[in-house]
Amino acid sequence: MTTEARRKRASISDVARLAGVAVGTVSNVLNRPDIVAPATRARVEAAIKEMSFVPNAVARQLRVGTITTVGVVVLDIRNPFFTEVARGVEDRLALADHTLMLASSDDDPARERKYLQLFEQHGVVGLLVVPSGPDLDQLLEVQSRGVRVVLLDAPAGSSGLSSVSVDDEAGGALAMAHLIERGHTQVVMLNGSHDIRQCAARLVGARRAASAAGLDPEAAVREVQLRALDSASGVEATLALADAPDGLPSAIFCVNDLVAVGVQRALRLRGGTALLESVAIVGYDDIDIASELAVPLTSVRQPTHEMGYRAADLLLAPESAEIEQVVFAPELVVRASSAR
Amino acid sequence: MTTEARRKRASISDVARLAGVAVGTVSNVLNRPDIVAPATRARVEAAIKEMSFVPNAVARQLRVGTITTVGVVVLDIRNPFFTEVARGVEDRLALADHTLMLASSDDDPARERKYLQLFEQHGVVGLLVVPSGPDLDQLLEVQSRGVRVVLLDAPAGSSGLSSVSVDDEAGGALAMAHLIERGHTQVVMLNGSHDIRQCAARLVGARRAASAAGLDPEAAVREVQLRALDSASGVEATLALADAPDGLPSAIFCVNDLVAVGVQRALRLRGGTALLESVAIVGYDDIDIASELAVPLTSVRQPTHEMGYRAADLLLAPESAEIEQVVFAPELVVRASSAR
DNA sequence: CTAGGGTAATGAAAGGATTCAATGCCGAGA
DNA sequence: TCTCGGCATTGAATCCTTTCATTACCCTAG
Repeated sequence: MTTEARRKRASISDVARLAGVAVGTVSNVLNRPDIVAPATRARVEAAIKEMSFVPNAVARQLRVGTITTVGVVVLDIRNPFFTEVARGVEDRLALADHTLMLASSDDDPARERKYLQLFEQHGVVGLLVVPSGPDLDQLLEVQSRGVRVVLLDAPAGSSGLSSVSVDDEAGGALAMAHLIERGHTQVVMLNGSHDIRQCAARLVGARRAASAAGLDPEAAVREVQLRALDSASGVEATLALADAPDGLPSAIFCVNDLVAVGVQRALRLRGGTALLESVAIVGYDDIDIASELAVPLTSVRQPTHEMGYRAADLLLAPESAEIEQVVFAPELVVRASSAR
Repeated sequence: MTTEARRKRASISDVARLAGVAVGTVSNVLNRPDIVAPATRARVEAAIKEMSFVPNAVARQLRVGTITTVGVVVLDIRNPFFTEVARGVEDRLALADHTLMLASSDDDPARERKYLQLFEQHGVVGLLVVPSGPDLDQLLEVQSRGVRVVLLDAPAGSSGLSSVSVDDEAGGALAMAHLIERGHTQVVMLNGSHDIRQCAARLVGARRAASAAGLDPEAAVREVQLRALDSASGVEATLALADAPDGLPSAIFCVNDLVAVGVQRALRLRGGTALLESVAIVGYDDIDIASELAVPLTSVRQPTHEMGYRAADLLLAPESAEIEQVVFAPELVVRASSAR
């Protein structure tokens, strides 16, 4: 059985020859077994087993045109926020017997472009994309060629794409308003590149909250840009702050929880638990372990699973369905990290 | 440009017609631009742009046979251990200009089977699989049909597959020996199904360490089986232990860090920080945030990124390469959760 | 005994890109 | 003027499956 062969996959016509029937009949056994006579069917099935034949999905797809795979491009596969979203997508797709191909663009527009191209060339039925930059042209082009596209975690505005997102300005405002209420008037925000819309929007929201409280927005929220959005750059940035002439601020707003974890790590490294407890920290995403940290993290929660689920829903909607913008509201979860 | 069309992708012959050349010429422009006369090439390129033609990768693949996609099946995409491994895979594949399709089997052999089938039908060049059960038959079959297969996080033994794994018995032994040294002679292990090899092996290792220390292995390591390997079931199991007649043990060994996080959460729920600090906990995987928890977690570290990288390496090795078993050694990282 | 109806099986066409043997053409050399 | 070499282009064959109009066959009713 596993003797030689190997060189080449058996094809439907090999099976047909072995079973002594026409290729069409084999195809029928595969796809509409009920219309072929039991005896013939048995013979064909035996031949299939004998040759350990696996239908070539590529050829099938070429002929049939359609397929049930959805491409998902996220910014960073290691960020629990995205895997939670992906999970929501997967759960929804499973209901429709579709499958998911996941890729991670690493915030890199070139990689994003490459993956989009790859997915499109492979004829996916649709794409769910967390765009790495503000440029939606490629996505619009892809959509104009008949691939369904839904933006994830970014509002599409009037661009003509559907989207599922969270109001990031509101999230930034929630975080800042909370810190102001706790008495902090000078906050450092550890942020990512403004090419990442979420980062820009959260800053805008934070400054808006500062204005609303009668503070000078620029002075109240000082931005520090990170190289990346993970815990390592959180550590790095915090150490740099500590070493700077101004020293550490009384409060730090982090663009996501991983960064906040890094901040906590750096503070502990520098000044132990005392220092760690003296700086107020607010994160973003409310990842699973935010509540289990040494100092449980105040964070802005987004309905991750639901976002993914809903996005997949939009993608699977009938062709005729309208372009739709779904915007979820974020929610602040207060924990010890922002207590006095 | 984005006017109507939509109905159908342009094909190479549409382009050929528009440019007034033969299909073969268009194909040449696409794949070997240097051999076509500049004037012709320009004309064809204009036609391609005009029709916003995207080559159909499916047709190409059917003809050419080969492809540069690798399928990866992990147990749970939300587990940082697996995403870190996936990251290592991705990094290695990127060097070879290959791409990764990720799927999550959810510990469910049926789902695993489905994904394997899907990937194989799509003609992936290879598969990296974290098997959900002990049954490798399907994988062997797939391999016998010419798809390269590498087992991830599971030793293939003499089955004829390549594999990259960590010595889980050694890991279990490390954890238990450490707890014994700290004076714990009755440990509860929160474990997953023995169908998951890692779970079974870690228990075996723990009991081996108990024996080596002169303890009765069965009594020293009491096993409690979990429904799933996430923090929620850690919470659930811990609450059940607390409510049981025997009460909580002095030490808990968790089959992974997520479970350990759940244990900590449950302990805090039940008895606050005091209770939390009175129970020794050892986790497994040393995920990024293990060191940042309320009580930093002692954990068994595995070289995740390197495992993924190495596995991809094996997969990309020349056809002729030998079957190879790579076994990494785990390492114990001691933190506060297992202090007295 | 024939016509007609229904079931089973057939096999050619289609789908889009690549490949390669064959053709066309042009200019240079005889 | 004729021939030959080399470059550019052509278009049929191929990859494997699905689809569907057609054929083959058997049985029953007239």
